[in-house]
Amino acid sequence: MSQAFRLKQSIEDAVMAGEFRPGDRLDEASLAERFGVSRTPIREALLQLGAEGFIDVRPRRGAIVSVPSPTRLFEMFETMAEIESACGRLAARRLTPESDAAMEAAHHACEEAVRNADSEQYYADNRNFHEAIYRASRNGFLADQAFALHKRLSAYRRIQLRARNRLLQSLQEHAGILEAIRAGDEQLAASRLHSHVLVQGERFSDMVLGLTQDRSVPAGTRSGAGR
Amino acid sequence: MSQAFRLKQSIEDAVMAGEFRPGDRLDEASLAERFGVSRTPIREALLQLGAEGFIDVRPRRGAIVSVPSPTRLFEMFETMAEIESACGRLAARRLTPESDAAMEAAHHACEEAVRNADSEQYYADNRNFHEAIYRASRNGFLADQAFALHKRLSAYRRIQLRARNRLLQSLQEHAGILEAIRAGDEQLAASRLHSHVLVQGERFSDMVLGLTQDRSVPAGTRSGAGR
DNA sequence: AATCTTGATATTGCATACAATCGCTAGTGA
DNA sequence: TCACTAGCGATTGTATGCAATATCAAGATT
Repeated sequence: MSQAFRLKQSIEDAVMAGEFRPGDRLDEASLAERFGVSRTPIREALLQLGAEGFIDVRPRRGAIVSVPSPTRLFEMFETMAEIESACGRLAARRLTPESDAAMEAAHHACEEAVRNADSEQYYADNRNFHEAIYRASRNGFLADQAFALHKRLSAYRRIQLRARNRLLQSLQEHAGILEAIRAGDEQLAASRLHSHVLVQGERFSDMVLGLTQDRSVPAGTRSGAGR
Repeated sequence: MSQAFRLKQSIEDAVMAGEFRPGDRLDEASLAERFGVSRTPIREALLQLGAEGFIDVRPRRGAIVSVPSPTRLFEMFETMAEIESACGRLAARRLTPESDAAMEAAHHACEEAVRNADSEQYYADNRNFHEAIYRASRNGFLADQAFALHKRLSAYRRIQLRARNRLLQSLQEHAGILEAIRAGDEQLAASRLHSHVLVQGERFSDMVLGLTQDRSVPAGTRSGAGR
């Protein structure tokens, strides 16, 4: 596989691991040195990450880890809520034994993590649970979109899950979602997923708003993201 | 602005104009010659387009205009339907006089195009109408996602709109959608938009299926798209 | 006859070199 | 003291060259 692709993964991982924090500059020379390659594949990786919205590449001004405004972040969570509820609706409509088993297994893993109060493990299992729902939609393209957005938001979601109490509540919501999907109740599955996701976004946004004191809420931000 | 960005636009335009057809090879050397630049910015443009899902860049095997399978195409239309109905739902909830006026204006333009039986004009006005709805959602991120997907599907939509009868029907559906949004009826707006979009997808898929005789419908295609 | 192998050719991937632009600092003037 | 300008250093953008690999065709082998 090409270096550019490997680098793309590595840089993405580094960003998601919090090694580069939002606003940090990703300068080509130091990345090149760090990974022992020339600037060329680094540039290629950065441009791809930029096209996917993970980072901001500003012409002639270098790339930075994108810093979504609180408003933008809320918009992203709201969009995630819409996409996830679409997945849930389709999953309820098209449930197969395989999908069912996959969601069931992921849910059990989440239960286990909660029993152990292992929030880091829950973070991983939670992801699997949601991905199982995406796949259960039996729409590969929609699932891909959901994966991508989930990944973009995971940094923010992780912080949210640290709140102890939230773990149990999240698990209970999962149970409700699973129940609705199994019952074939599209509406209920959609609405439960919607609030499950949106609540996280709202809580997180509240947190951010509280921290930054930024209540300006500019309407049409358009930080070179999803294009 | 950097050449790579300009080239990205140019290549995208060329693809959308049908100059390069699905499956065509986009080889770096000839593109470089055509645009009078070196291969470097061409590569950068191609990689970005690849990350956005417009083309397929296969390591060591060059880039081709992506050829979504009929199944994939249907999945894309279904996803578009879900996203658009989300926009409609939010638009109904958050309607402002400005958004209303914008949709109204776009709708009138569509009417005019239908009166003149100008399908090429309708194609453009239709796009504006839909984009007005995206914006009316007052969720900039969701709107961006909708723009991007709309753009990716426009080639296929255009063919669809050639069908004469479809123009008038489309316009009538628009009227119904607008009415529902204005009434603040989220459910109705969402469901009308959903079928408006999905019907196009179904018709198109039928057409493609009829043409290609490909009824295999592979389930998990995952053509390096939305990641 | 069909398949596999082998080699030549073309194309991609990466490194390096150079050009262009941006940001920063120091110096000048008000 | 502050604002503004000019020049320098640093960083990005593009071109070119070389290495690596895929593709294709022709020949060998079964």
